[in-house]
Amino acid sequence: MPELPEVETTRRKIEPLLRGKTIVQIQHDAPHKYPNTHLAHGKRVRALTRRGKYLLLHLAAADAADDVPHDLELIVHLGMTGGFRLEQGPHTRVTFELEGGEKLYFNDPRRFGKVAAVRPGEYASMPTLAAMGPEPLSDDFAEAEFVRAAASCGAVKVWLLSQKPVSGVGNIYADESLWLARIHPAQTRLQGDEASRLYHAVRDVMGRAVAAGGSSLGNGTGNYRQHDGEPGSYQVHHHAYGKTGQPCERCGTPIEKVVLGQRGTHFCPQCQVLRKADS
DNA sequence: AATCATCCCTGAACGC
DNA sequence: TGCGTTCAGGGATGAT
Repeated sequence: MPELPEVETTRRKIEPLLRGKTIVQIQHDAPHKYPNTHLAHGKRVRALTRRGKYLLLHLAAADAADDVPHDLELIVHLGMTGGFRLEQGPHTRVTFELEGGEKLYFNDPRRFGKVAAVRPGEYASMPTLAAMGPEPLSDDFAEAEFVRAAASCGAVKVWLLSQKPVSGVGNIYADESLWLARIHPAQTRLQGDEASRLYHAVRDVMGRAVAAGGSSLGNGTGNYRQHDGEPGSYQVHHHAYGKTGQPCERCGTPIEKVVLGQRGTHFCPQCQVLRKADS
């Protein structure tokens, strides 16, 4: 499931294919699911950026001067199973036709992904993007602010997944970060030392995962792959996610799985103890 | 305002 | 073998 490391890996891989190219046409048969993509026809890709798990194609008229700001953004969210491919497949949902006849295919078996064109910065139709917290690997992600906000948070994993304290953390990296910080996923109102550990754990886990090209799980059609089919490798460094029943690598206690916030949640019951809210 | 359940969607894994 | 059931989950939405 693409989280920030997988989305960033995707961005780096497809940027050279898109930057400077004019989009001739975007084809799909679900106008309600992929709104306003026709506005991108004939526009040039100025840049490909990322906010959290969202990819943003900055588009401007093909003949616009370089110092004229872009006037359209194409937002792409990979959802659970989305990814770009160089060849059409049974789950191709959107086809990007570029100048010179090149094509890039958006593949998405479960159709949770999103593609939409909006005016730059106008994210009202995507409230999670509009309220997105700081990038975990940037200087904007401040420890003091994170610690302050964590002092009054609800269940910490649910809070992390909200994208508000920090962007790009999904189910896998939330479990991994909490394992590393030795905090129970259902812990509320983090103490200062707990929040500080979690802050550094998020940065550490996300940084290492980006460096590894993300995580690739299993070998089914829905699993994350780069556009050229290459898998990431961070899954070999997972300590909690998907490790149900296996011994914790710190203490040997079997990893437990529970459901928290409608999400499968993996943790070590020995290392990650739920502290009473008033203690 | 914050929290929560429901829905979307389909392949894989599972059970009989 | 084959069919039916369950599970996976990011984020929008409506309800509380």
